[in-house]
Amino acid sequence: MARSSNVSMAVIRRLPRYYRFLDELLKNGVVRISSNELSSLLGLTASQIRQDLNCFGGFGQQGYGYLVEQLHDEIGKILGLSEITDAILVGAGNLGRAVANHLDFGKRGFRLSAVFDHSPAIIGKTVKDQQVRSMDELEEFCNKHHPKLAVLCIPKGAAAELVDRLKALDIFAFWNFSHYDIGDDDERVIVENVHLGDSLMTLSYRMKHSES
Amino acid sequence: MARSSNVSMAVIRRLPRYYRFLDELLKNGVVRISSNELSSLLGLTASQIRQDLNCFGGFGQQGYGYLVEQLHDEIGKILGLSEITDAILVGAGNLGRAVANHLDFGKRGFRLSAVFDHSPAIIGKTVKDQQVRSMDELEEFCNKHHPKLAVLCIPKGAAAELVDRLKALDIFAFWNFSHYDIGDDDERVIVENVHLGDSLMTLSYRMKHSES
DNA sequence: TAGATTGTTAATCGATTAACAATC
DNA sequence: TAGATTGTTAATCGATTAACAATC
Repeated sequence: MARSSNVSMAVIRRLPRYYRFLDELLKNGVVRISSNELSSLLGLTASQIRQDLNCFGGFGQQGYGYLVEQLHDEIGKILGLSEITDAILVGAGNLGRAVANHLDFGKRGFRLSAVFDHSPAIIGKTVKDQQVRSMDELEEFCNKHHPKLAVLCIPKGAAAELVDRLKALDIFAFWNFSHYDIGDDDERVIVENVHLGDSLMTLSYRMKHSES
Repeated sequence: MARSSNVSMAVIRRLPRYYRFLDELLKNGVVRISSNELSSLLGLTASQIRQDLNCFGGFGQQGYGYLVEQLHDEIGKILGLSEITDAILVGAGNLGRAVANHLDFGKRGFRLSAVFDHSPAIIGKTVKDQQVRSMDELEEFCNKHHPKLAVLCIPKGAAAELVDRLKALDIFAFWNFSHYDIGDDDERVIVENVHLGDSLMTLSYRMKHSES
């Protein structure tokens, strides 16, 4: 596998989509596929798909195409899905619980190893087979289990302080659902901001500017 | 305001973020801001900000900068946030309920006017002041109230069929949380795919390929 | 071998950044 | 007026697409 730093975010963001479609093809018993067939399925150009894949190595066979299962597994490996990493959820309100329940973390390279919340009304309840813990236990838990990702489902106002607290506990990766932008100033930090509000607003823009 | 078609998606996706930061500044009583100050706040270049804003008109004053309140309101107008459009939620499971409760639709250009679900266990319950309706009532409701956006919080398998059903009811805009890609083949359709699984996988990639 | 399709280089396109004249 | 900062044009950079030689 080629060295995978200096692969652009544009490419990285397409990988999960390739993976999903290959998974589907695999389930449907498709053995072989060409970049051209894939391209019409995905709505991309064949050129782009070949270009993207060749960031990581030559997975195809000239004159034949790609083996679906092999390509699927290679992309899974590139995404690091079988290298399971511990994650914690902070904030077990509506959204936090939904994220925990809705997604299969295990299939995506993570294990949800603890859930924390501030509110006495929620602490002790069960979310996805986890007893919700008090925020007071955060330090103890992290020092013992060393999770590497924090899923943040907390109010905007609490985010900045919490990020600092988590950094001190050696957590530098954040899946952030709060309406707060975790700063890019710190080189060590890896953030994926899921700004649902922003997403809805772009939809508003597009609907209200479309000719109809 | 300049004609706003042919504005690139890259620009559109930055607008809500500008809006959020301006909202914050406004709340903090900041009256005036230069593109340069904004740029360091947002982690962009001043050039890009000016370029972006000038897709829609000249909102600044040379030698002075931008008036925070005016710029905030202009971007809100561009995003169409005060032009309220009816939306329905289909799928009131964990995720659907969380989305309904978590987001203030009203501040983002929409009103959640009905919630639908398939499951008898959920129908009749209250979600965000709405009685959850049976899917059987979908046609009647839409023909009467003409909602323009559907928020889809349903399993992957049900998506394709549902999209067709909704199109027949004159709904062509979708905020899609299912792990299914709503096709771009139909020109009339406006989709915002929120693929949380994909988002988590890109995080996996980045964490597992970072030098540490 | 002939046909097909990849891997890869070159050309194009679009988006970002830099520069600067206009102007408040 | 002088200083500051925009609006806008030009230069750069990166990403996508096209083309084609390599090769299965």
